[in-house]
Amino acid sequence: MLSAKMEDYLKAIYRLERDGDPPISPSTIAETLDVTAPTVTSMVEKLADRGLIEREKYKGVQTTPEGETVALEIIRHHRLLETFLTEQLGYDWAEVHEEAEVLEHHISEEFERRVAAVLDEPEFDPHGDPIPSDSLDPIDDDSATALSEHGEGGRLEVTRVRDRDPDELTYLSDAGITPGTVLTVEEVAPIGMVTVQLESGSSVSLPDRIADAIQVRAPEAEQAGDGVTKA
Amino acid sequence: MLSAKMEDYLKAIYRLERDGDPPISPSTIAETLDVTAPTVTSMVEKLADRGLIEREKYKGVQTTPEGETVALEIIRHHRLLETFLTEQLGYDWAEVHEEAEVLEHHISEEFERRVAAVLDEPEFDPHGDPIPSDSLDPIDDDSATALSEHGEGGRLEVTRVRDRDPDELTYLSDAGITPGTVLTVEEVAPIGMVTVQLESGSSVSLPDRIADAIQVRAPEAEQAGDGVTKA
DNA sequence: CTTTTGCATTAGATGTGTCTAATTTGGTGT
DNA sequence: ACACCAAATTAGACACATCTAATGCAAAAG
Repeated sequence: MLSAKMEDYLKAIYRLERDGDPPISPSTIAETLDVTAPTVTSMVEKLADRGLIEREKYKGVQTTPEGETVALEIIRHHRLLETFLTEQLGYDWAEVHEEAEVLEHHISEEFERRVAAVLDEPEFDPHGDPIPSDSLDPIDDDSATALSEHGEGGRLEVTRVRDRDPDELTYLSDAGITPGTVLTVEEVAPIGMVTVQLESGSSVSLPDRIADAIQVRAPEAEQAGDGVTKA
Repeated sequence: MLSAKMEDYLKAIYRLERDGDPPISPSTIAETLDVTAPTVTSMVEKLADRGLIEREKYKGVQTTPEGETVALEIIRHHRLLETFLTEQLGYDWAEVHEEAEVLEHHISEEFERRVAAVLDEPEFDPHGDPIPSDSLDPIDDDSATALSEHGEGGRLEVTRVRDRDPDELTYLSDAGITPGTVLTVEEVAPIGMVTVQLESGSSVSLPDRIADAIQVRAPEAEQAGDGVTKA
């Protein structure tokens, strides 16, 4: 069995690989997990011993296929839990991250299966993040575009909000922006701010940092119901 | 914050106090938690330092009111989780103990509140164990009688099954015995066995060890619905 | 081609929870 | 009252995850 700590390292490395590119440096991992560099050195040694990462001294690390599977398993736990907490226990999307961050390490495979079944095998969590399938096939995060990349006038649907700050998430949902929201870019101000108009008619201004975190696509033909549908 | 381990010690001590009587000896704790005596010595030192137990060297330990509150909190988590797993996730009563044993240490107060709300503030778990209230008042387990204490002919209602072995629990529920079951003692054999007849007419024989674990009372006037109602 | 500098690693310590082996204690039996 | 025994404690070690301080490497700057 992997310790919760080792799972955290693996998950962090996997995510860093998805964003930047491998190999991932110890200092990046240290910053992400808020630990010191020597701590990272000793942990990556252990992960490498277990065959979960490839390590080249003084270079950095990279997940092996086996490590990727473990990372996907944890991410699946996390996102299923987030979905479960919102759908079944009435949590707000701003609150679920922290709770899932802890529980993801402690639920059994049986729990995972049953939650997935109760939720009808969901494909996306409340933030629009794709939930790895039961078979743990790598997810292709590919063709996502950020709201900040779009010019004025485009009609767009929010697919994903890559922000975990509870206050910011609450602000966004209060303003009417969640995955599924359809909006139009009203103004791109030169001071690092974007203003969008929602279908309700209301306008919302967002700093670039937030607009970078909001992923969008051209809206699909109107679809039935649930709002987090994608593809 | 208490570590999960310290919570386990506290819970074990609290339960041992409820069964036998205080003070609880280190050797009993060691056996319960499957650790060695020196490990217990060092842990009870820490618990005593934190004011959660009273300790007298070479005698044993006893929970303080504060320790009792913590123990009740963990037991509340455990039993709420067991109830939740059966009612909302379709677990069998035989499977819930292990899962709850882990998760009880990792859910937030928010999670506890929401689960309790979704379940409509349940008072008993699937085994018939009372769930400590939100205010964590000590529970009075008092006047429970075991099936094994009853002679032939009595009509009884099962209120609680104090057994955690999955195979045994599955056997019992398959045989039709769960909290709420009404039965009659058909025969008390001198070889350490009791045979009961269920309302369905079927007979079930049980060794004394199991009959000791089944708590019963005189059946209430017929009550609406749920079967785990008590007093 | 050397020096510098930033990052990574090694060395050594700490706290937690555990163990085995050695010692101490308190009660029991004679 | 004494010796013995069972149980508890102390002593010392280990694995894990972390830290600070010291050292070593490798790539960039001169």
